Amino acid sequence: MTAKDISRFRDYLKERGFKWTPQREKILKEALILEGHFEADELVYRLRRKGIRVSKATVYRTLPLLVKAGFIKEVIHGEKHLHYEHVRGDSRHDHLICLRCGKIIEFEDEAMREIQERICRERNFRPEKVLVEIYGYCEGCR
Amino acid sequence: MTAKDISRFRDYLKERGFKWTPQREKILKEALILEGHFEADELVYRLRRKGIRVSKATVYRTLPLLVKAGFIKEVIHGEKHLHYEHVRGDSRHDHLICLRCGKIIEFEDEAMREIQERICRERNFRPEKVLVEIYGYCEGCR
DNA sequence: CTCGATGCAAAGTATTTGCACCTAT
DNA sequence: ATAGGTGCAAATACTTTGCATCGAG
Repeated sequence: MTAKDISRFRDYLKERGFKWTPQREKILKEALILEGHFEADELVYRLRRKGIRVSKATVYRTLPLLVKAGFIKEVIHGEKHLHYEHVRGDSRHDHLICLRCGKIIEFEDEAMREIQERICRERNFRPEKVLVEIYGYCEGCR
Repeated sequence: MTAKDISRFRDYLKERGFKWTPQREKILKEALILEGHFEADELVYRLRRKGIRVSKATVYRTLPLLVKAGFIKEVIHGEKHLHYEHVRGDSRHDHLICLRCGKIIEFEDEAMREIQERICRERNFRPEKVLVEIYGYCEGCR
């Protein structure tokens, strides 16, 4: 799986004249391994803990590439910094975010998706990215 | 209308031992006058253009107060900085945001609201704030 | 008079950029 | 060889904070 991802990324880069570098490979691998959400900084620390030294600048420069290549996507905008998450083939999900314990509950809802499409269609708007985040209190915290 | 808002803010402050100051009055007034969305910085400039000098720090300290008091709310999280908008009694609307021209189109959809409620109910989640933002290209830019 | 509020400048955060050096192609 | 990539440190952009001073109650 990762091997396939790696060659996909390599191809993606080659196609547009970008280069395949060890740093980019490390960043991609780590981003794919990570479960759930992560931030740029976190990725740097994780790599560093594994003894892999990649500069923050490079991570900040690589994450947008991974987004464009479709490996990860930006999520959770309510915080001061961006969060990313691994794009899994299966689901287009959104998030419930607990304001007390920070837990993030994912959900997927077909009906909501249809409504979003209708709203865009009615306004001649071509959606590129939809952000749905519900902040509140989870079962244990309410 | 503004007079009523002002006394409501004054009461809100008094109730919790905060003080009513000219700066807070100016900031409240300007935030209410503003149509559409604004950022902290913008508010400072607008006041300054009117010859009203309020420090950035004070604005940054006052906006959260206005949010808690229910006069304005935070919107548009996709950008690096927070945007606020005047809470109008009538509508609970969301936004379509054009990635090219930056235009913000508001929409309101009852069906979507109901689905959100159902999603929360199903998960025993008590929603406090719902964020729906659709990024894409508007009629003129697609 | 007292405690919260203000203004300023300094300190934080998160992210971006300039530049000299490096390396994949 | 050469364009693109990397690391570093400095720069940026937005926001917060410490502190001396001010002023509302």
